[in-house]
Amino acid sequence: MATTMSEPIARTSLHDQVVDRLRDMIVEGELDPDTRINEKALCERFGISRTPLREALKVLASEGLVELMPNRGATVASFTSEDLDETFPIIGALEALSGEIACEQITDTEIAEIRALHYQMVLHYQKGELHEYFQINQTIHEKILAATHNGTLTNIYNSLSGRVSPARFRANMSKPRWAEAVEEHENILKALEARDGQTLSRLLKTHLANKRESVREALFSEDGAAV
Amino acid sequence: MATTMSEPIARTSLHDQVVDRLRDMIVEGELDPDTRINEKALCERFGISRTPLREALKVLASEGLVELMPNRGATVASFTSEDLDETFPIIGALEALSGEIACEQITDTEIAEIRALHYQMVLHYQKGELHEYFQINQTIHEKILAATHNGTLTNIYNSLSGRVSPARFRANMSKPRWAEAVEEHENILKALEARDGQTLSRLLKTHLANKRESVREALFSEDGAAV
DNA sequence: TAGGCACATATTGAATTCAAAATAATGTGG
DNA sequence: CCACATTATTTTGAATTCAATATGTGCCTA
Repeated sequence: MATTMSEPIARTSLHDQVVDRLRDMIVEGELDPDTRINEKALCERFGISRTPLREALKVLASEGLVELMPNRGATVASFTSEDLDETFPIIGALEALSGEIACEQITDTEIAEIRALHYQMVLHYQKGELHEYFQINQTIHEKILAATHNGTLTNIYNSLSGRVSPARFRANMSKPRWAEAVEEHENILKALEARDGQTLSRLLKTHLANKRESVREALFSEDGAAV
Repeated sequence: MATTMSEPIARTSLHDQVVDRLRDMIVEGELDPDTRINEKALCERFGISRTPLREALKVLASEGLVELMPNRGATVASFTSEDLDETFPIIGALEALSGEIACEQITDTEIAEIRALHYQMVLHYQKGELHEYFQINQTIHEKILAATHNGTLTNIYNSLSGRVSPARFRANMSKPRWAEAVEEHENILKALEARDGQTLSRLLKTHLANKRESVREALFSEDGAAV
């Protein structure tokens, strides 16, 4: 079965490169949601014709990152409070599953890696370095995912969390929530070390539920506008 | 956020129609896995040019239904025993989640619908009508999913289960497994009526785990070949 | 006859072209 | 001056074209 997103296999085809590049641009916030994507401009920028660009847009639309309006072009999909409520439970369920599987499969070395990352992350927390914290945080979740050796799971997870990750979402986090998150991670590490799949699964699920509220606050609190 | 697969919205664009039509052909087993898809032939059959067909192929590749080899064309993705082990736990987790959410949201009417379907399905079981049984079985799972009112969940679920559903997979089921499945469904209905999300979630998960073995047997037992 | 080698054919990937639709600009009447 | 219709321009969707790559065929040689 073709797994399209994760493996770093030969990327000879222009089309694949464009998909990746466009996805990056969206995630990095270079393209604003709800404003029409100018095909011609993008083509010139990429130095390609419209054919591969349009193919890429259609793939990204099927991933949910792009919205296509017939005869009226494409836009970066906006992310609403409703989308938050639809996606996070799913992400939570997938993380819970990954925790369960990981506990059965993970090696001591892999755990050691995650442990090292964890304490590095705690350090960033103590220094108040939010960006670096997020960076390592994401890496830890990716490591757990990788320990499942389930490429399909990884792909689906990445695709879903990609909808949430545009740069504007890595904004900020309240002090008490941050402390709580670190504590949750403390417990996640313990469960992983004990290879207690049930507990890890439960922890990850509530971790995600809390994160959802944290993201909601960061996104939809003051201005109320869907970004 | 764009949800591409479920809503029955206006399908004006040729590209979307082709995606649906091709997906149907794959699921119905009209195209054999691992044999090259002839673009020209398909174009003539559909009465279209290669551009929209190739766009569709790329979308289906990102869904995992089609495999693209650079400069060597596309094939329907084959489904191996490993794919089975990768997909079913995910489908199980998604069904478990859908059960949980459904219990919180489902109306009495919706439960009544499912109950009616359930007993219709039991009847088909007693008559030994496998095909009709599968049909209603799938409808029941779809109804539970629909009760979540989570379009994203529905899309991901459909996309995943689409990889398993090609016609050849609806082959057969052993007598004892069939009896077991019906009993599981009996309990699923009970949990739903009691709106016991925890139990329903657990039941669905094991239901899927059992189904995985049933499918494996049907697929990879005698000839051993990956279809 | 089997194993390459050169050439012809077919298929793919991507650019270009063209018609249809939407958007912007212009002009006209109230 | 604004509302609306009409015309130009742009943008989209899809077919066509063209170069690059892969596949197939016949021929030659050992």
